[in-house]
Amino acid sequence: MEDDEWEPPKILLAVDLVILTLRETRLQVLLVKRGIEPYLGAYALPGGFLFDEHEDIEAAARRELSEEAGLADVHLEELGVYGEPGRDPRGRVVSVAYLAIAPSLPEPIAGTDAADACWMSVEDLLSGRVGLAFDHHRIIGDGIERARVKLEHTALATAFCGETFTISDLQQVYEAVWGVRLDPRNFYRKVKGARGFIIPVGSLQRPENGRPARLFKAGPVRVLHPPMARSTSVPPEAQVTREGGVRS
Amino acid sequence: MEDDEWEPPKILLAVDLVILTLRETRLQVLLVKRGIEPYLGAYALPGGFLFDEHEDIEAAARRELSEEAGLADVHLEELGVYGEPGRDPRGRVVSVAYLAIAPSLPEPIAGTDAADACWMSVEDLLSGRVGLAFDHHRIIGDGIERARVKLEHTALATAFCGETFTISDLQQVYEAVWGVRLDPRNFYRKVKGARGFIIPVGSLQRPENGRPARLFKAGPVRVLHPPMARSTSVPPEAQVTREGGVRS
DNA sequence: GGGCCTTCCTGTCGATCTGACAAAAAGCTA
DNA sequence: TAGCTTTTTGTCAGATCGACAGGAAGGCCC
Repeated sequence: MEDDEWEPPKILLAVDLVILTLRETRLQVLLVKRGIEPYLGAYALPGGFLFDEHEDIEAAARRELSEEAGLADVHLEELGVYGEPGRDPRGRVVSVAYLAIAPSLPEPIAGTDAADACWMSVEDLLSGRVGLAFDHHRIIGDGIERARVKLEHTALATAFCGETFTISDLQQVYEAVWGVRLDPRNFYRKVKGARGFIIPVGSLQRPENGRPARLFKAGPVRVLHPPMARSTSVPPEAQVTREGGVRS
Repeated sequence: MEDDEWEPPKILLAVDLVILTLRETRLQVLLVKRGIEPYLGAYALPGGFLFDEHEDIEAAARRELSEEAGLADVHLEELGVYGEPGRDPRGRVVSVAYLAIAPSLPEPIAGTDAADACWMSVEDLLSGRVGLAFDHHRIIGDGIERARVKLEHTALATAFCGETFTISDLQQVYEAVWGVRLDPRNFYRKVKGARGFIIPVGSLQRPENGRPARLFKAGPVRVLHPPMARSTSVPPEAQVTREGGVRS
């Protein structure tokens, strides 16, 4: 700590967003096709640099959330910092990654200024090599892992649903994020046993197929007790592979 | 995203360290007395700016860990980003906070270039108002909360212990971090039941008082199953207040 | 050595929680 | 009304948890 002439470096700060949602029972992440170098034409996470020296970091994340995905009032939490030297060929860029959870809404992607935004299945992304820009593949992996863990201990799953939802809707969230199939009877009992997790609203849901389901809304509790333990064993069908089918 | 003349801002990047350890059954955090403005003379977390534009952020954290606390090879994980405009009166500074866990070693603080480093009890810090520089009070709170949660689900507790330890040592970690008293019999059963958490080494420990205790070392498992549930109820003595005494 | 202290370790019991089922309830379609 | 679907309520055995009893293994003092 000499007082001489040393000056600490100033560095470019960016935000990147891992926006997860459920579409047709599949977990999907929002990607945008890059319109500038580097990685021109490659898919990347939505994000960008701080606007000016006075913009708050989370405010920048919400701004990008609105600009690039047309989303507001969704769950948003910090995921981590990605700042290895060399991760951006333009020079030193430190990126703060955020995890956002969006409910499956009627209109898929509205108000995106870059029309090159699209939802991509997390399954395809993690297994089949889809080349992404920068270290965004790793960021997405970390984001999904975060979501998986938080589904166990917190009420995060309700962020995937709309204002009201059925217990089956909630089960689809758990199945998609964890990539497993769950027993509906036990899931039902467990969810209702977690105090403060969900609150019944009076009404029922349009039964497209079977018995009408009761509707619930998110409860006040953030930490689940007892937790939704991710069990080691799964029903005969085992892991979910693709398609909701599983017609044995 | 105009291509005009706009240039993203460059910002000062710092690291701050929440270094936790156990000293005489109490959870303590390392603080240093500031030698420069702002907050001259106030206690603050160890930390500092990146050395140059090419230093990795975690490397900077390890450098500070070594320089200011004389520690190496301790558990270190990212805690979060603290970057609100205005948190540093000098201008915009974004700080990446890290959580470090140090075992209770023989020599308390060695090799600190700032001799103004000292351990402070977390209890005193969180309850009695001890003014800290910047937003470091909040960072410490977040660090302790992180430690509390991770003690439940991961093998983080072993990071507070040395190479080998007894189950009682481990229990002291849980009691100090959670601020509760635990039943030794149930704790023993639970720890031994968590598969891969601890591995017995053959020997016993010098019994200063009672029956010699078996020694263990940390196991390979990072995620505990079953977890060490933080129960709602506690033995009659209730919360730990101060002092190991509890002589009724 | 014999009490008596301490702490460590093993075990027991009832309450709670979990996973694997059965079966009833409540809609739709034919 | 029969048959199909999905939701909801149970049942039952096994795992786990908190509260506690009691034996094991040292040291200390007489």
